[in-house]
Amino acid sequence: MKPVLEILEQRISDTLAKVSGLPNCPAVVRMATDPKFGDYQVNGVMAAAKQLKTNPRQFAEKLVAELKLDDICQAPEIAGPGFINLRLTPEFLANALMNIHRDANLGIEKTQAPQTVVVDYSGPNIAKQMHVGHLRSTIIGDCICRMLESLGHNVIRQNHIGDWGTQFGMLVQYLYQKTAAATNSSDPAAIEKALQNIHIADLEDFYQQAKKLDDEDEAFRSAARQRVVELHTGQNPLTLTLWRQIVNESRKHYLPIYQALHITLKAEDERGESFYADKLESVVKQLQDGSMAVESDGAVCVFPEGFTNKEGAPLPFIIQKSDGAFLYATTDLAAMRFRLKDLHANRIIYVTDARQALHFKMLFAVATMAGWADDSVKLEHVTFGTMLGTDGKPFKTRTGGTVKLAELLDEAIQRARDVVEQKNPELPEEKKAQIAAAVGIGAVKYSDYSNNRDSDYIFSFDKMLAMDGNTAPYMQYAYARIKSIERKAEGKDVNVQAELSSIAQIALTDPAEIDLAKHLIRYGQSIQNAAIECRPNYLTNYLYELSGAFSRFYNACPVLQTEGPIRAARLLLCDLTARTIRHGMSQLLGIDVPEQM
RNA sequence: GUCCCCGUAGCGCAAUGGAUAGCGCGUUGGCCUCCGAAGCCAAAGGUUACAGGUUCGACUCCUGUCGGGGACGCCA
Repeated sequence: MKPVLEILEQRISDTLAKVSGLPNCPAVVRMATDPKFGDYQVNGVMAAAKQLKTNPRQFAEKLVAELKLDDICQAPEIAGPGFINLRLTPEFLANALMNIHRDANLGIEKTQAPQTVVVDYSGPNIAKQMHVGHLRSTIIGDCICRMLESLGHNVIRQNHIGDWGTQFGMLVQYLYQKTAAATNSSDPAAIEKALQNIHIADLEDFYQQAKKLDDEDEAFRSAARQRVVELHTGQNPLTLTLWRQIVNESRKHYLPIYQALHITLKAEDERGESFYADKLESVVKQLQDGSMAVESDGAVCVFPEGFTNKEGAPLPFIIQKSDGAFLYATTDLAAMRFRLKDLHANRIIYVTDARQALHFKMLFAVATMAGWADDSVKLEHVTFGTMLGTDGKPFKTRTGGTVKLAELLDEAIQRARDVVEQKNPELPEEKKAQIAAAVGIGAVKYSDYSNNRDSDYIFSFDKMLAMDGNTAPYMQYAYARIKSIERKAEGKDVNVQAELSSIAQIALTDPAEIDLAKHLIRYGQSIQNAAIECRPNYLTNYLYELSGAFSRFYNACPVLQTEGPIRAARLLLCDLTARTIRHGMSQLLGIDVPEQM
């Protein structure tokens, strides 16, 4: 179903072009800013009148005389300096509602031009536990994927995990020493067996200790360096086994967290740094052959136009260090080339924090210089603000003391559990546990989604888990109340499904019914808006407004105390609201909506 | 020094160039013999940091200033 806004924009723009004779003059139809201005407003008249040097109100009258909208709207009204206010007819609204009612897809319009969109998000570091700093990329990226898919795009998820680099030489060597010492043997089979007992928490500890040894112990450092070489050449199977074990162990840590958060990333979406390790040389060579990369202070650099450093000199994008090693810039270029040439991406979305903005700007510039990306592909860096502590300072990354994601989620669930216990002590234990998980994790995700992603994010349990206002529990509560009505209906011998499927036409009379209906028919539009800008908070705003409209309806319009067509219409509104909330929360945000809470 | 983000009610935050800038918390006052009060209704609270500019119209776009954060040659 095409969004009403789009239909109006199209039709009015056509008429506007005809009446004005102006080639490029959009109608600019928007949601009305105030209910008293109707449902939609046309803002383009003033601009057109300006170009024609005519009085906007008079021009609006001319336009209105030519408009044919009576199948959608009541007679248009001209207001203010030259706005045209549009009000949907009850018939149109009722029909639109019936169409959505019959549509399993809730009226979400699939795109006419599906794209292949690569979304790069989450990217945890191997051998480290996920901490709060990973949360935003992971959940924002996931929502973007889900929204784009719901609109019919082909989304390719890429989890660019940090599974490669010199620190793995260190880690492998340390792990080797540790297991060799534990087994009192350097026999590969024995070491491999000892590895079974190594867990992510140990690995993290190992990392600290390995780093210390690397700083202090000459012999260790050279052994670690040898491991790096072996990783690259693959000549020592034991080194690769140790490395693989580290990655596997890490995966065992983060996949359950994805599962708890309802993140759609799968193991097969992993395309980490190691995947590109053997492609880095050719990236550098290609850029050198094209005379784009040049030697500078011993390093290989690209100097894209328009970037300068503190001294005003050209800013290098370093792709190979003076010691011959490659950097993350090189890996990102290799990934970019792979995504464009092998995955055939039309659009690539990188979901990382805003501090990397310059890096991505330069990356995009270099990819364009190299001729990999042209105007037909869209490269986007979807940024988000920094995770801050309540003291307003960023979380530390390399040391301990950061909040582990797993622990955060546990606490969120526990806090939600306390509320459930207080509100609904009579529920069975199993239900309480389900609800606590849905509410606790939902609250954490939702509080992030509902913020403008550009803002810095102050981490606070109390704020994340507050359950008033624009929060996940508000939507979950609205949903649970609808489900409760449905259960009550069965107790009163009302067959909800039969009644719903027998409805051929509905009439809406109460203002709260009409308002709710108007929200319901805007769902697809709201997803589009959120997806274009990659802004989940647009979607949460919509869901919050929808739930608000439902709560007012719920207060004003009893369902089961009525009967006949009025009850049927209200049941339909309830059912559609429930389906929309469930779809938005569960399908697009990955937040569970329990039947009871 | 250059560049990026932020600055909106006491606090936390919204607002696709449109009309009288919204919501939550907090404060004050209403609403459960009525489908779930994790709810609804109402009141109070604003020079959208500041100064210019573009525009018929600016929280939104442009320039500058101030304040906060961040990035800027071999980390990721």
